[in-house]
Amino acid sequence: MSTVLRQHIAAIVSLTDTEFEQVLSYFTTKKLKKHQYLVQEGSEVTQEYFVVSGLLKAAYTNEAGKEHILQFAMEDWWISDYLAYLQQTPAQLNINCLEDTTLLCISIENKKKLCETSHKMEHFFRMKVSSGFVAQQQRILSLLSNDAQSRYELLLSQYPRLFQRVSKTLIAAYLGVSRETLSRFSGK
Amino acid sequence: MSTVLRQHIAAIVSLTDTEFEQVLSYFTTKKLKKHQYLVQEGSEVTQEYFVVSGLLKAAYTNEAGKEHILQFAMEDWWISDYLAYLQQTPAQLNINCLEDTTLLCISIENKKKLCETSHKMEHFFRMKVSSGFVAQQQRILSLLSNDAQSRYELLLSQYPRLFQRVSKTLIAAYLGVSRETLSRFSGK
DNA sequence: CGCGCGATTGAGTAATTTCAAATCTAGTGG
DNA sequence: CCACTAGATTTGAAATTACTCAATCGCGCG
Repeated sequence: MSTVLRQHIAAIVSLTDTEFEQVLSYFTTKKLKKHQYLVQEGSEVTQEYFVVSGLLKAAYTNEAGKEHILQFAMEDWWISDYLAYLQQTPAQLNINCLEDTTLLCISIENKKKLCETSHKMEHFFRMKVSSGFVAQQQRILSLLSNDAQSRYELLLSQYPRLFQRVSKTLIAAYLGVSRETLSRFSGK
Repeated sequence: MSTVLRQHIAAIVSLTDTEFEQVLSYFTTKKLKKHQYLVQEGSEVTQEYFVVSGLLKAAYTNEAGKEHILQFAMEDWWISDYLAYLQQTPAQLNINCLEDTTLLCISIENKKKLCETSHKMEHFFRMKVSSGFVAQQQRILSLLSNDAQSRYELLLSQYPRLFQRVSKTLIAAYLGVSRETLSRFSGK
């Protein structure tokens, strides 16, 4: 089960078996059923999560009551309410499971300790967040310069696996269009 | 001049004078005049830049010839085409100066060496990119859930200094609306 | 004084949303 | 196996919003 994490880390830094055991000791395991919440708006966020299996969404509901999806997370991805996690403010997001999910959880304090203890792991996390940063820049550019249909096609080509697992309503909430509009061009 | 960088780093990790001298040795200085390009679309991106003084914009021009602004950078900010920088692909952005600008430049190799040599600096860069990551998440949420007017007001409240230095046309290109639309609500 | 750039305003057009209704689908129990 | 229900998707039509294109305005600078 932890081999998913092992592989994931190995793609960036190489760890010996004992080093990895050490790393793993900073994590706890959590299992959630479909529809269960991992983070609820307003609550405290003390952990960051690595998805071993399953699927989740992180969403923001605005004043008008509309839900917008900030990210999905499937096997191999990290998820949390990073604003709340890093700045220790109440969660602004709801994170819940779209499927039964198994997670590895690391608390802020443990991540801090792990990074202090292990330069390698600090490097790993820096690389991870850097690629996340770049991915988000691409999403911003896509939101600014492409229409909804191109964004749809781009997402479809980048994450075809995702489309087999999430409803079009949620895809629409991720892309920033109404589900009706998405429906009108997703057919063709 | 380098005190700007010193202060900037000190906000996250504390360095001795000699340590900072060491860090500084990985950087070079560059001065550009208003309108000059720092990065041009299609070129290779070998450096990341810290703004000592001045103002720049990083923009993407889509197939339709429309320019969209990914970021501005003023004193104390970092800028580059991070996709091109990290993945070593041709630049997709144009970065140019809106004012005369002084930069501290660090190459990929030097950043790599610096991070290997100094755990503190690796930590610094991780923290920096983490806060950038969160800021971008907020921008994505704003693009998804707020209309252009709220985005305008949010930006105005967050970066009032910026508005004294950039044209409304550029603000519009950052917010993702036409300058005419922005003009219609920025008056009131 | 006149040029040029940025900002504003107007009018028509295109795209998206909203609200409502109809359709389709998967899972449940008889 | 079939009927039934809940949720998701699609479709239609009206209303809203933002865009484009064009013209005008305002101001600083040579």
